[in-house]
Amino acid sequence: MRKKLYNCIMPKVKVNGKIIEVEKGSRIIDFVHDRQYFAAQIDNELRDLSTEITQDCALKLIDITTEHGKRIYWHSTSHIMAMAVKELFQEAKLAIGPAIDQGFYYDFEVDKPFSPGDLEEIEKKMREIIKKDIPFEHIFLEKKAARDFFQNRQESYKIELINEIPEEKISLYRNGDFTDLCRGPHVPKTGFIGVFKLLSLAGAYWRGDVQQKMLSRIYGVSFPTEEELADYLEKIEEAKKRDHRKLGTELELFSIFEEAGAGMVFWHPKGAILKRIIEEYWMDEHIRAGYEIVSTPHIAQSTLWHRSGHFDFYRDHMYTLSVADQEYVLKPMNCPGHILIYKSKIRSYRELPIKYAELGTVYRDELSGTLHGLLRVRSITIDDAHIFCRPAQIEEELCKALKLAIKMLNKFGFEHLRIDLSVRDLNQRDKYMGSDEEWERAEQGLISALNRVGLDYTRQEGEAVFYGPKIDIKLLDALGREWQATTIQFDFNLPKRFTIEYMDQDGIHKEVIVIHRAIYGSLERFIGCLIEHYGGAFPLWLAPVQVMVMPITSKENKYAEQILKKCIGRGLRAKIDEKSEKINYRIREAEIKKIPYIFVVGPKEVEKKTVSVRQRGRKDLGEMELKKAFNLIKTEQGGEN
RNA sequence: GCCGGGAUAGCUCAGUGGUAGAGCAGGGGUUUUGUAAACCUCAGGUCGGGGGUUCGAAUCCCUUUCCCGGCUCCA
Repeated sequence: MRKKLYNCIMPKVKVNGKIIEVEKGSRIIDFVHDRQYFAAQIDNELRDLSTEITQDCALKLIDITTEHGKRIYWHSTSHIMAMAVKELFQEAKLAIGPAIDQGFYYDFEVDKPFSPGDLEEIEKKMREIIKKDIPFEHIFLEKKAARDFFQNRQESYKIELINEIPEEKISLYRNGDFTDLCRGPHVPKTGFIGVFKLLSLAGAYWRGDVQQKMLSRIYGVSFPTEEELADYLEKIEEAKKRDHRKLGTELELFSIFEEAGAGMVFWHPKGAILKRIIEEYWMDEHIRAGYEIVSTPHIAQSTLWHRSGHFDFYRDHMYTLSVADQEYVLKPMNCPGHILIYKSKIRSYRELPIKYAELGTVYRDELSGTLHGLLRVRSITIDDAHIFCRPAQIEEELCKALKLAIKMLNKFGFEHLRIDLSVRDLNQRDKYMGSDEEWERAEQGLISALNRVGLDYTRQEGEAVFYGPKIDIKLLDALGREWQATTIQFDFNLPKRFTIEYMDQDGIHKEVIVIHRAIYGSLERFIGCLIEHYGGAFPLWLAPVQVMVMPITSKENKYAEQILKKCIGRGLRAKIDEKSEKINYRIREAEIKKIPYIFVVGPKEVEKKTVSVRQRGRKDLGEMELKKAFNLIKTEQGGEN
């Protein structure tokens, strides 16, 4: 009786803020007909639209505009792609197919990797599947049944995944004959996917493990409308215009020559001056912050690298050479050099902290497939420093280092920083050097420094290197890919290997704390990110050429040369363009080269002893006295000149 | 290193078995120009390197270097 009464109650459902009454047991899709919504969130849980409503609840309908929405949409598209692949290539084995930040991928094991031609076939098949509007059915199987199911289909990767699922009920999704292991949720039917594009092919190891089989990965992206897809593709095209490799050539900043070898950067004058400015700023900040500048050789005897342990754990990346029958190593890191300087005499606790800094160029034999313009090279200028301190100084030093890093990154306009705290995997303690006490103290130090500086960070379990925990700060390139710049790392390895000590107040030799830290990370990578960050339009203080002086006709050349001289005397990086091209042509050229200021001088200016100033992005600012132009430049943000 | 795709003039690209092309950039000339492209003209490439197939190769095959997108690695 009571049950019956209960059955009559119409659950009240708050849908995106509006309350409606629905029949008990009805599915969300029964009362939500707007096709832009394809999933729902009930009490913070993402659900399919086939979810039955049995009681009062609040639900938020999900569309493509939210992060969750994108993920669901793309994940569903990846299922459709996998379905298409299975129809075209029966022997393909399914691995995994998640949504990612900008789309989705699916990994398959196939005898012959896919070719670009295959993608067209797959796209065609996908369009058919979408047109058929096949429902996504959520089904559950007992673990054993699920295993048998995939065993019958010879989907060994799925079985491997099932074996790692703790729950007994295994969640799967079915579209017609295609069934995939999946937590969901999904769009209700394949027809909910509007337009999509398969973007690229790649090899990918199963579980990212080099020892495992290489799978074929297909990347793609999807959107409700053609416009959104076109927008997305256009955004990528726009981003490619900021590619530092493209701008590096256009702005004559650097080259990498096939003849010289991969990963070796040759800085042209404009790039070299940019690098120099960045180095000078670094030098200035470091000397102010109590660092002492050191300089160490590029090669050292291999015995040093045996002692440091690099021969044991970094051999694959090292270039060795023989010099007068001795084996030498082209330095892959600066640390041993700095340690030798530290160890050159007995150190008192009074001297600590000692902070040695060096813009040291190191050489690493990086895997050829990983090289990427300036962002991954083999000759790497690291803005390296080693902080030697007492345990009691750890937190203070970390704080200072972090503050310095943030200050310097902000100076270059990097505001939104992705910060990671990498700690050890507690289940694999034997993988790491150092005692529990050392690890805990270091980790605490890193955390409290992060808190004191007020930084948000992500804790990365098991991402620490074997010799200590670390903080990393990542920069983004034009396409949103992350590149590690700043790193602050503890080292529990080198102090022991080199017995680096200090004489403490109590007259006892104690092991010193060693913290490695780099702010730019590598000058090459940093400049690569910087070029993309500014799209080549560097702020005044970084611009390789700050002012271009342009006489309108050759009659003004003499006056223009005087102006140029005054600019240079003023410390500005200025050039003159006396080509007999029209002024429009030369202005266009200077704009393309992204020069911040153009001083145009014609008969008027000669007569009135003025210049006409054109500022990048703001066009003609009109005629003014040179003094006023200099003041204008001086007041421009970051323009110390 | 692995998987896929590439490499043609300084740059961007066209050219799929029959005498290597365009635009921009560069040199010379004309033009003396007022805030994003004046005009004429010239030069420039053993088609990334090496080997092979062919009467004949930029084009087909092999190999190697380098580049691009990923995987992996990492600053």
